[in-house]
This record gives sequence, C-alpha cells and structure tokens, in this order.
Amino acid sequence: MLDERKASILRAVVEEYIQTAQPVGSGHVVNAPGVSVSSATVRNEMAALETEGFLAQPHTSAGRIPTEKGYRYFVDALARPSLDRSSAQQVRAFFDRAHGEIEQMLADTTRLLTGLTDYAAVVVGPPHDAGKVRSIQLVGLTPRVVLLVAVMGNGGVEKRTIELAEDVDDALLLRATTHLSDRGIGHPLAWLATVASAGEGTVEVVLSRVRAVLATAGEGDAEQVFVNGASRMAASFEAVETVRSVLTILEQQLVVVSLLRDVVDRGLDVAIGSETGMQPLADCALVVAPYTVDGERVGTVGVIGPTRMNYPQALAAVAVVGQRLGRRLSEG
Amino acid sequence: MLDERKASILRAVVEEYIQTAQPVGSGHVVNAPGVSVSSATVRNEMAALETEGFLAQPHTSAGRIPTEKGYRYFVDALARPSLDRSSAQQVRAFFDRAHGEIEQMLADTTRLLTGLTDYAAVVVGPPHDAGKVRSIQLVGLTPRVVLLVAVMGNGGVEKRTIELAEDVDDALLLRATTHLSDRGIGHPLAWLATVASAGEGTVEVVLSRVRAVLATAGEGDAEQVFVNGASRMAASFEAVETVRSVLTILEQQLVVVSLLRDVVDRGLDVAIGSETGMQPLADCALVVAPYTVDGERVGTVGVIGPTRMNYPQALAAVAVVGQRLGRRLSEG
DNA sequence: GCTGGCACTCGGTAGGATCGATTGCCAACG
DNA sequence: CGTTGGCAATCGATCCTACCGAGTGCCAGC
Repeated sequence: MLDERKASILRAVVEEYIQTAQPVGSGHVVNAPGVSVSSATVRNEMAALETEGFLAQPHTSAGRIPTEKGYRYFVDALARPSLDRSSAQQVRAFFDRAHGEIEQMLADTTRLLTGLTDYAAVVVGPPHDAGKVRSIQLVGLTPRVVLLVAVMGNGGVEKRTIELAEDVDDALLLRATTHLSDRGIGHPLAWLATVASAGEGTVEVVLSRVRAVLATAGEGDAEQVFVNGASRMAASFEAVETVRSVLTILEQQLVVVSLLRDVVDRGLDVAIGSETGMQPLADCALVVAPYTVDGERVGTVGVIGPTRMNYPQALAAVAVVGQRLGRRLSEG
Repeated sequence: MLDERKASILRAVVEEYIQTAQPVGSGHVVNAPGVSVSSATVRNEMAALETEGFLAQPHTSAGRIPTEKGYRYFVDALARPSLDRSSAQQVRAFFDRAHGEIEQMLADTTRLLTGLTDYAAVVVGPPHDAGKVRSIQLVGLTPRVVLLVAVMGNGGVEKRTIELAEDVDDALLLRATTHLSDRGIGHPLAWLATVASAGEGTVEVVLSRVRAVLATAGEGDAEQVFVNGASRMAASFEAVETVRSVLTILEQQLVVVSLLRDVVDRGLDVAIGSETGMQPLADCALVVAPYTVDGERVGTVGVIGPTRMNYPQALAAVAVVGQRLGRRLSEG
C-alpha cells in the first residue's frame, strides 16, 4: 500500500513520536535507517503521507504526528513484536513459580503485564460457571440461609446464597446435597438449574430455591476481571481529564469485559483510539490476546495505554503472557 | 482554644475554601454567620490565626487557606456530621435490599460510599480466617492437586490449593475430610493447622500437607479490601502527578489496609494530610469508621479525598454506613 | 477595641517582541 | 523527472512589560 520509502518514513515518525511524544520534523527523519534522502524529499513524502491520512500536523510549522490510520499501518505492516531478553526471562520465571489459587494467579498476571509494559493491564478470567462441577455442597449458615458451594474443575469455587422461607436442618441439607451431587457432578453448574427436581417433598423445598438461584445468577457475574496498573496509565497522559475518563472505564468491570470481548471478536489484537468504540478511550490503544485452555478460548489478557504506545513490546508481551497463561491453566 | 470569633472566622474560611478551592479573603468572611465585624477586624483576626498556624497565605496579597492544623480544629471543634435527607434515604434503601454474597455486598458498599460522597471509598472486610469453620471439605482436582474448601460462619469461603507428592484417590480424601470435619468445625481455620494430625499413615500424608498450607497462609491474605471511585479522586485534583501517586497507593491493597488500620488504631476518625503518615497522601484526607459484628471490630469503611473535603458530609456518611454495615453483617 | 481609609503587594492576564523549529515552494542539478 | 539546497513564511513557545484587581497590613480616628 505504501512504497518502501514512505513506509520507512512513517515508521521513523511513529517510532520517534512514541519515544518523545513530540511532533517529528523532517530533519529528524533523515537520520533514520532506510531513509537516505534529503530532508526536502522527506518533506515532500511527509506531505503526501498527510494527504493520504497517515500523518497529521498539530499546526503549521510543527512536525508531524501519526494519525490512527498511521498507527494502524505501523502495527499491521511495520511493527514486529519483540520482547527483550530480560522480559522473556521474567515471564518464564513467573509462570514457572506460579501456583496456588487461580484468582491469585490471574491477579498476579496483571502485575506481570504492568511490569513488562508499564501500561495498565487487564486479565479476564475464565467464566465462573465454565467447566464441570467437581463437587457441590449445601452448607447451612442460619436456619433459613443456606450457602451453595460448588467446586469447579479448574479450581474455582462458586457460591450462591440461598434464602429459604422455612427452617431446614442439616439432615435435610445432606439429603439435598447428595441429590445435587448425584446429578450435578461432571456437568456445568447451570445445568443443575434444569434437572435438579426431586420427588420428595421436603427436599424439593430446598431444591426449588436452588434451581431459582442458579437460573438467575447466569447473567450477573459471568466473568471475573482483574485490572492493574492504573497509576501507570495516569503517568501516560498529561491531561487530568483524560486520566479521569479512562479511570471511569477501568472501574466498570462489565464495560472492560465487553470491551475486550468486542475487540477479540472482531479478530483484532490491537484497537487504536476510536477503534475501541469508546469515546473516553479516544487517546488510548488496546493490545489484547485471547488465551485458550484445552483449545477453547476462555479468557483474554490485554494492556491499555496511550495511542502512542510501544506496540512491538506490548504485542509481544501480551502474546507471550496469554500463551503461557493458557498453557499453565491447561495443566490444571 | 480559639475564642468564638476566631472560630467563626476559621469555620467560614474552611467552608468557603472547601467549596471554591480558592483562597478566601477577609471580604468574603464578613458575610458569614457569627461574624458581625468589619473586614479590617477580620483581617486582624486572620493574621492572628495565621501566626497561630491555622491558616496560611499562598502568597502576600492573596486570601488565606486552611493549614492541616486548621482543618484539624475544624473537624474536632466545628464540624458536626450531617447527612442530607436523600443520602440517608439512600443508605437505608441500600441496606434494606442488600443481600447475597458477602463480597458482593462489600463491593457494593464502596459504590454506595462513592455515590454519597463523591470521593474514593474503601471497605476492609472481615479477615478471611475470622469466625468459625462451618464446613470443611477436600476436593480432588487432579490426582496430585487437592483443593481445601472451608465455609466460614459469616458466609465466606476459604480455599487453599494443596499439592501432594503422590496420587490420592477420592476415598482417601473422604477419610481426610471426615477427620478434618470432626475436629475443625466450630473452630477457627488456623486452629486446624495445629491439631489435625491422625495416626493412620495414608491419611496423614494428606493431613500433613494441609497443616503446612494452613500454617503458612496466615500472613498473606488476611483481609479483603475493596476500593472504588478512583475516578472521583482524580476529579478532585488538578495535578496529574498527585493523581498518579494517590493511585499508586490505592492499588496496593496491603498498604491501604495497614493505612486504615493505623488510623483507626490511633483512635482517629479523620486523618488529614501528613497525619496519614504517607507522603503521597499529603494532599489527601481520610475519613474512616470501624464497624463491628457482635461487638467486635472486624473491618473498616472509609473515604479518601482531598484535604479540602466536605468533612461534615463525609464523616456522617462513613459513620452511618459503617454502623449499618456492621448491623447488617451481624444479622448474618 | 473596632473601623474606614490607604498605600502596597503580587498573581494573573493581555499585548508585543523575539526565537527557533519546521514547513512549502522553487529553481537548479544530475 | 526525481532529488536537492535555499529561502521566505508560519506559528507555537518564551520572555518581557504593563496593567488590573483582589487582598493585605497599618494607622489614625471614633
């Protein structure tokens, strides 16, 4: 789409702008590799790149800065993901010693990503109700409040509060637990909502409430999401207003989840500015990667930074972390 | 400590500064209630308040702004917590319909507090291992990985991953579970670390690992903490650098927990600027209130805002939310 | 002791000059 | 014909100055 010289110039502008956050003039570009022409020629080419929409001028007599289209071309055609040796080492070390509860590990993964990239990181965990029930149990808290505790195959624990209209005793709960275990283990949690009926009257009192709770819970807390590094994000912008609006997004877990899902569904690994579809993220870029457990996409990792982000590094970091995380979770 | 007129003047300065964020001149104070003297007299008094350390001048020929000492006097002697009717209504409505999982409720409580005050809110939940074990169970995830799941009396669920050196089967886990249940139910979780030994060899293989894991876990994740409203916080400051450093604090859950604990332990309900003991919070104030379940302090609620915060409102909001939260959790 | 008056201080704003980085254009060159 | 050096023009950034106004401290008088 762009001839080689234009591409080299665009690359030079993007790379310098990412580093300095200052508009890049023709004088700086002549020193870049792949550009062995005079600044006058560079000026001509840059003017062409501007009319083609890859560059923009903040004002006359200033250098050029990349447009979204310019970043897009850079990401698609010019940026090769690259992770420096020490970062790769860091990732390997992290997953080698990662163990323990899944939530803790996912949260630590966000910290790893912020450490690698210096941007805010997001990890969307496997849906709570994904996978098969490994164990299910009803525990009485008070005579009329019962906690349904289900252990899933991936080590996650689901709980639901069940409020009853009449008192129940432990013996009854034990029978209901047995009933649920017999039918539910090895199936998805939601599956219990449809099949858990029992003939027996007293147990059925409990089971009907269990069904009702399981049926409704599907919407609310489908995914767990971990966010980290908001302070790094704040450091990337100089307008406090921008920081505020990005924070507002990051605080809304549901929004973050659907944002990442949306990007992944569009088959992208990078969303730049308006490509995110969120006005408050106009100055931001997302780099995301889904991760798979047993061949199935169960979650997403990503970073959120300014549009002038270090794409090669971020792409590489997100890709390798997603890959290793999936592998780690597949091991169980 | 201050005569009535000085106090009225100080109150007027603080209240106006909280509203406008602008230095307050003598001309504005004369209109305040309790001040029926001329601006010249006010000037004299303000100069006195400055030498006494309650007020400061950003520069000559500007109005005065409160010092930390000024805020402190205001909070201790002049501010009467007051919650407007609609906020009180909001709190009542929230706790009337609050139900379900304890974590969800605590997280929603932070949202309630940010909604009430427009500042960042923090809720420190009861320690995970507080209370008595209601149910305990070992669930095999893989032949060598077992999940210890304990349901606590307050509805919390604790889990620990147990990694074993040799394969175990369900029958063995069932025996171990029975052993743990017999001894553990009704006791704190940590208590099991000391008494769970069994004579039988095969079960002991599992139990020894259980003891080891329970013994170590005590340090790490003692409390759960929920933070919300960072974007409101960002809106309170105009220097992006301030926002960044406060975010850095808010992101470190351990720091937040110990910060609140420290303030509560000192018997304060407000910590202003350097009183927080954290340099990055020099421009911030904390308003906190512990809450009690069954007469015992198990957690803290609080808000973090700028030193020029609306103390009467924040104090009232934090106090009433803490009170209602404690009551709500006591009901179970 | 309080007050009105007054000179003074100093941040903030507006206008103007200067500087420097960068551009677009053009004529010349290979 | 593409490339290049030269050059006038542009425009933000910086600095200076003048000025305005909010606010102060002080003092003489009530």
